[in-house]
Amino acid sequence: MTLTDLRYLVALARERHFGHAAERCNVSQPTLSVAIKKLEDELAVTLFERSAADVKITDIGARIVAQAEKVLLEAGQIKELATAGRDPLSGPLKLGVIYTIGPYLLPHLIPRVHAAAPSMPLLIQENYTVRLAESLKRGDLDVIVVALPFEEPGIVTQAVYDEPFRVLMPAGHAWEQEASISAKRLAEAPLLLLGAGNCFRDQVLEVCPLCRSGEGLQRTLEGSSLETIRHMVATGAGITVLPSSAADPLPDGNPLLTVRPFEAPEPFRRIALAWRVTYPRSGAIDVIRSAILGSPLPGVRPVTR
Amino acid sequence: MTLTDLRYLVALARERHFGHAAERCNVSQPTLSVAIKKLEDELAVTLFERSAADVKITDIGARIVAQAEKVLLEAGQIKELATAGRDPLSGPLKLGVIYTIGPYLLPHLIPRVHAAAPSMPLLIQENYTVRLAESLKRGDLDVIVVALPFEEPGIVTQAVYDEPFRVLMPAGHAWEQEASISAKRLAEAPLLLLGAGNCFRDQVLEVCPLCRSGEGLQRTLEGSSLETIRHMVATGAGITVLPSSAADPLPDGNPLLTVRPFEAPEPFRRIALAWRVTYPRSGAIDVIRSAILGSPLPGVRPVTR
DNA sequence: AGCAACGATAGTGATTAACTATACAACGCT
DNA sequence: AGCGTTGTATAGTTAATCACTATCGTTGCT
Repeated sequence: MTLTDLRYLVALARERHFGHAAERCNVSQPTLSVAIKKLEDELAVTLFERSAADVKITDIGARIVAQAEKVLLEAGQIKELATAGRDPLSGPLKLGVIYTIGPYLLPHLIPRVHAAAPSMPLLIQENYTVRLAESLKRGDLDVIVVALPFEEPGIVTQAVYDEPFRVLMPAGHAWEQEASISAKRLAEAPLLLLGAGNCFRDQVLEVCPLCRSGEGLQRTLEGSSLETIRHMVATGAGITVLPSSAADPLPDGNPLLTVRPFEAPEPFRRIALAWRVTYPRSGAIDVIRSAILGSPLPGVRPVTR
Repeated sequence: MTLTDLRYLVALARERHFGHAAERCNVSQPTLSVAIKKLEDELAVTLFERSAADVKITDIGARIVAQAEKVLLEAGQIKELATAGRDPLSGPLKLGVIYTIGPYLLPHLIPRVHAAAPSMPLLIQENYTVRLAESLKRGDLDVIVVALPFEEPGIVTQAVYDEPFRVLMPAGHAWEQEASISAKRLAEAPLLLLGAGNCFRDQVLEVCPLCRSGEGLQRTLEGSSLETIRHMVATGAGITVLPSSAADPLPDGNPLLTVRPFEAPEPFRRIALAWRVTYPRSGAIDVIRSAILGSPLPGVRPVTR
């Protein structure tokens, strides 16, 4: 029993004439005859009473035809679903973002994605890189925004932008006089850092290896966020390092904080999109990338590669 | 897209492993791989993300799988319907009976059919032979009980029993003294007859050709029934001829009527079943035939042919 | 009786669906 | 880092199926 057979069946039930039904199905009359006979054999019931005068459907035949129509209707729905789902920009996209990007990127990203793909709602999760990676591989997320390096089997990454680091200090700090800060000198100051698990913490420590050993000068704030650290810096608890997207908007109207760039070579992080190699909605990813690059993130440099 | 493809699809969705799904479908892994790919091409959507680690279903894939399950469920119902309808003794049987048999046969027939085939309710129609024939050919009836001769294209008949005719007269009638009546003498008496269209009327006139011409002696009662005629005979309005099944039960406890057989050769009618050659429920016909022969119809002789 | 209409059957070719064997990709392990 | 393992895709072949044309058989009609 195939869907084609069922189509022949309902056509014959409607036409009550093998020739006409065959014509309507764009097949020859013998084709339809054989198909109906095969169906009858398979079901072991007589569906039609054939005679020269006309074709009569049996009681059981009528019931089976009604059911066949239901099957064909439901089968048609599959094509409808496929057509509706063909657009990569339709249906929700599960997006993951690391903590040190989310608050600065998402307010710009969300309206831009909505404008570009109105029928693609974003389901957003903020988390650590490792958690995002797990969710991505498991299929709980479709695309994630992380900092490089990020190497995972089965995952492809695409760099989107580079973002320089900035030094954030309380207004009136001694370094305020300098136009740029050398990375080495971070070890001299009480440096406020995010807790373990935040990739940005590791990247900062990489910038200033001395900070790792120069204990006492550095304070790790477990379970905290860049925003919390920013407030602590404002109260004079120490200095910190922020990505430009978080640091550069600050001084405007915030008299308690001062931002300074690093001396060249400026340390930076490279932000990338990552998704499963097998993920089929590449169009959706393009939209995300464009929306990120279209967001006003101060200091960032697009990676054109 | 075939039902087989859909079965492969839901199997893969359940197993999330091409090999296992193939095994469950009793096909090879490449068969399943190719079928899924073909489906994806046809629908122009990616249903699964394949990777070495595992097989993930896409959003659209999950929706389509759900729909495919619905289709398969409905398709399964077709087989259920066929199985249920395979029994020729299940489902209603549309039975037609001529007026001159119905009242005498049906009270016996109905309980016997119900006992032999409890799930085959009888939908009964009484009518003239010609009307029954039309309905039978049109499919409004499945089987009819008529008197022979009955020849119709596309209709087969099977004789069931012969039924002798009887003379019915009021008690005290002159012929009461005789053991049997000669058919010729019917023309002498006021003969009450059914209206045109009743085959039994024609058969009686055939028994006694003189009655046709010997006008005045005969009265046609349009729109009447044998039962009405019986009552008229009881009131002395004339005599009549009845089939034995209608006549023989009468004298018991009816002092107003007398029944006499005809002289040999006894005139009789042959009662038969008729159905479309194409009618598939021969088992149902057998049940009807057996039930008729099992009914206590006085005077009838089964036709064993 | 012959004809016309219609469905069934026979025979043939093309498509498809299944198989086995094997290639290819990705991951994990020593 | 190479190698084995696991898992899916591909190649090539065979068998089954589907649909065609041609024709037959039946039935009802003129």
